[in-house]
Amino acid sequence: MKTNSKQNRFAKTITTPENAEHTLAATKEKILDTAERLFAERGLEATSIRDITVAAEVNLGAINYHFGTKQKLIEAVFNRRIEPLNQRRLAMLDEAERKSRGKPPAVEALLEAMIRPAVEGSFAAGKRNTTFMRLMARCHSEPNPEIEHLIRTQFQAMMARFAAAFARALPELPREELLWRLIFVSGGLLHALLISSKEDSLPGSLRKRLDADGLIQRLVAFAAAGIKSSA
Amino acid sequence: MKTNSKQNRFAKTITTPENAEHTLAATKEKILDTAERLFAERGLEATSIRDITVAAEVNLGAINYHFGTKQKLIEAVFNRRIEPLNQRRLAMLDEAERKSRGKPPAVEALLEAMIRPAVEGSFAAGKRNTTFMRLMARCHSEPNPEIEHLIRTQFQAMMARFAAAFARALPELPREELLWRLIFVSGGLLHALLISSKEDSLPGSLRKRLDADGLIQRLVAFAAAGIKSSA
DNA sequence: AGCCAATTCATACAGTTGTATGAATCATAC
DNA sequence: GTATGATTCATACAACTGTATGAATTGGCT
Repeated sequence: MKTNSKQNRFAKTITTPENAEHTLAATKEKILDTAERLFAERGLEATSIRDITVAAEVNLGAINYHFGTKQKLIEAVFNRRIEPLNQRRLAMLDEAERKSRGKPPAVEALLEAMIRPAVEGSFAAGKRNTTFMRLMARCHSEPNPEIEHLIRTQFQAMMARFAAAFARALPELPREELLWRLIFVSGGLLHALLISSKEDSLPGSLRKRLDADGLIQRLVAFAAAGIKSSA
Repeated sequence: MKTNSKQNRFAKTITTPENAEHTLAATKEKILDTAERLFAERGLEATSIRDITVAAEVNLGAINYHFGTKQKLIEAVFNRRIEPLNQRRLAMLDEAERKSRGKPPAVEALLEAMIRPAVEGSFAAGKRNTTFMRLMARCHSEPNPEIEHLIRTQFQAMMARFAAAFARALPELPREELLWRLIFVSGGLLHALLISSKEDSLPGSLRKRLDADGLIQRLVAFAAAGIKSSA
């Protein structure tokens, strides 16, 4: 046993040289990264705890040790991305309002604050980050009750602030109409990210030159026209 | 034997009065209905074959007998709804083009052909049909590879015809831009359906008076403004 | 060196999963 | 009524699921 485990460890150190910073929470992060990827690719229920531990090259017990249960791991995976995303959105909203000095910002600026952080999170270093895209897109349609509640709480708190900002920018638009239009915009954003994450579900002409800024520009322009249109 | 079966029939007729049309494939339909509901509520992987047979009050073996495997049942559930939906869309598209006699139909008419069949399938007899809503909304984000392929095939075939119609109505709009805008519209529709299916994720002011025609009108107006906006 | 808390590991367990099998029951035509 | 094909049923099975347990191992501290 002793020799066996020592041999295993040695082998690992050779094959995975990044173990230098093996100081703290290395396995925890490895689990989060791997779980995020597998959840995005195969779905929550279809991904077993063993799938994750094998892919992450950690022990089966590691998940229960670090997260307690599979459900807690799922929540950790989502929380790690959603909180920062929505905080960046609100930060951009704050900045837009600060820049416009008292006056309500342009609808386009508000939309960009909603959209840009999501799209940019989906393009890591210029290249598409399909994991993030799929995870975000699946956020809202996951049947998992705890996740649904988590998403709804986070999402509605952010959306309430945006709704107020839009209402100030478009005082003549009925509140009910505005809320529906924001739902349409959210859906358009999520679906665009999802579609972008699957190369081959894009119509041929869209496959080339798929960049973050292009998508943001298109969606902002489209949504601005829809939002500003008179009922 | 004859008397026996007649007695059984009679007993069944008493407890479940809709058994009048008990002529053929009664259990098959019961399985499809129940599976559709449970898949929509809990997701594909989270719903076991036993969950379905218990809820449908049929024998465990019934699914394997009538459908072969769980995967085949899943495909049957989706196919039963998607094909008729897309056929109605294309029929409305045909009618719009027929009515406009040579000229391209108004963008609003094209959008309504895309949107109305989906929304109306989601409102059975005036009331919300949350099962259908959730199933449709989950269509595009299901990780199941076979389902993904099924959806993509059906959806792209229909979308190609709509894209051509829109291109005729808006000849000055670049094709790439048009395709993206149609993706945005699809996303808005799907997300609106999903949101509508969860009562408590609707902002308070939207919960009342949620009707099919209202939603269609709002989405068509929003999408028409977005689609027609000059790049 | 030796101790301690943190982490990793192998293994076990009970419950659930999808599917298969063969007998029982059905409906129907003769 | 009996034969026949279609359907239903109870049961079995191997594989996989999430979780728990306790021993082994680690890295940092004095």
